Amino acid sequence: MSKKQTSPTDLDFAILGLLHQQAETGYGIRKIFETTALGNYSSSPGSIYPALKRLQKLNLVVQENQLTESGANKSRFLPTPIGTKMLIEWMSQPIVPEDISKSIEQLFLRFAFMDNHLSRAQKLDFLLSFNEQVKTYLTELEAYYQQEADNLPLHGRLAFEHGIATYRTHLKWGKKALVTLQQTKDK
Amino acid sequence: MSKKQTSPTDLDFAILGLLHQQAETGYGIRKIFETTALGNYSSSPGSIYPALKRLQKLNLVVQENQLTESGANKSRFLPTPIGTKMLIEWMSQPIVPEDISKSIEQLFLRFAFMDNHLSRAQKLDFLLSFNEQVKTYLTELEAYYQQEADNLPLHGRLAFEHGIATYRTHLKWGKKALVTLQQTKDK
DNA sequence: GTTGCCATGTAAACTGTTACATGATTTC
DNA sequence: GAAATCATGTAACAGTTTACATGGCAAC
Repeated sequence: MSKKQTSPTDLDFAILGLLHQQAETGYGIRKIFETTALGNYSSSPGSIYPALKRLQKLNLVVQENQLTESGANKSRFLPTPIGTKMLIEWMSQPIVPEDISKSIEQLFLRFAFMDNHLSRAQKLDFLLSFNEQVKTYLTELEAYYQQEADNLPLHGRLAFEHGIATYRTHLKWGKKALVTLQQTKDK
Repeated sequence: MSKKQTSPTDLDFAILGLLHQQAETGYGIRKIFETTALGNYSSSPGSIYPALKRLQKLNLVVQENQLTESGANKSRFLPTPIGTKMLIEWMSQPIVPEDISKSIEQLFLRFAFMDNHLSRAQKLDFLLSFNEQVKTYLTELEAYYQQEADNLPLHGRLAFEHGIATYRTHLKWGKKALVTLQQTKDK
């Protein structure tokens, strides 16, 4: 009855999401994180293999056993129904203000995996909430800037301006993505 | 003769940089990381206090002893000459491609602290190199996008577009910052 | 006089990094 | 047949998170 496991990490969800698009070996996952920009996530064996073990222990993925005649290793990982449920739950979480200020990258990761697993309405809701909350945060940032810009040293001010520009880009992207989804035929 | 310490972490440098602008208590540093956007860095006591201990052990900061009559605690941390030298070294490192793709936030942190510690030429060099390398990386991203966009699911494609938009913003900022610095009178 | 914030720390658990290690398969 | 790459893992270590713990001071 001991419930010991903490909830999966971002890396775990990144792997789980990838496996929903395409079954992969551990090595295959490593290569994806190494080569594609998608994710500042680590591709080292010391992070990937332990992550896969965690996912297996939680019954979120299984290893297909496809033994090559000569010895060895080619077995890929597949999501389980529980894994799919978990991924959907993770993507469906409401966006909270701290997501915007502290872990916005996670939101893009969640968005990237939504394709086949959430309804059109859920996807639109996600973007609506995203845009609203980015706008709120941006307004705060800009107000703070107006107040403090004169007191900041030049480089501090420029770095701050970069932060503002980045959030403006997030919002601009969110609006464009929303329009794109709205124009997409339902189903 | 045992040389055991690894080099300071990003958090260590963030703290060291802050202390060059203003002496602070541990608590003060925590509040800065909590409240200001500057940094996705952790503000938990379990990260800040050990970081300050590391910095002290390396002789990069010292604690002023300013005892309040009644008991206790108000002592702030100050950078040492060695700390200043270390900060300057860290800011002066050449930018490598992996900085752009994997840890670009660190570059903005380095930039934010340059004000009083690097020469005008060094600052300009930093931005020139930044812009050049962001441009190179952006070109790669765009080429990859052209090739792969049609194969990507809609959400994956939109997420990718976000990545490209973000790097375009980095470059635009870099160009503007360069112009700003160039227009600034040299001392 | 009690609530809340200032202020500092520690301990356990967990993640990730770095480096090492092994062997199979493919390519030249 | 040698070199590169596929493929999987482990061990030591360092850093962060979360939770706990303590006490002073300020405000109401």
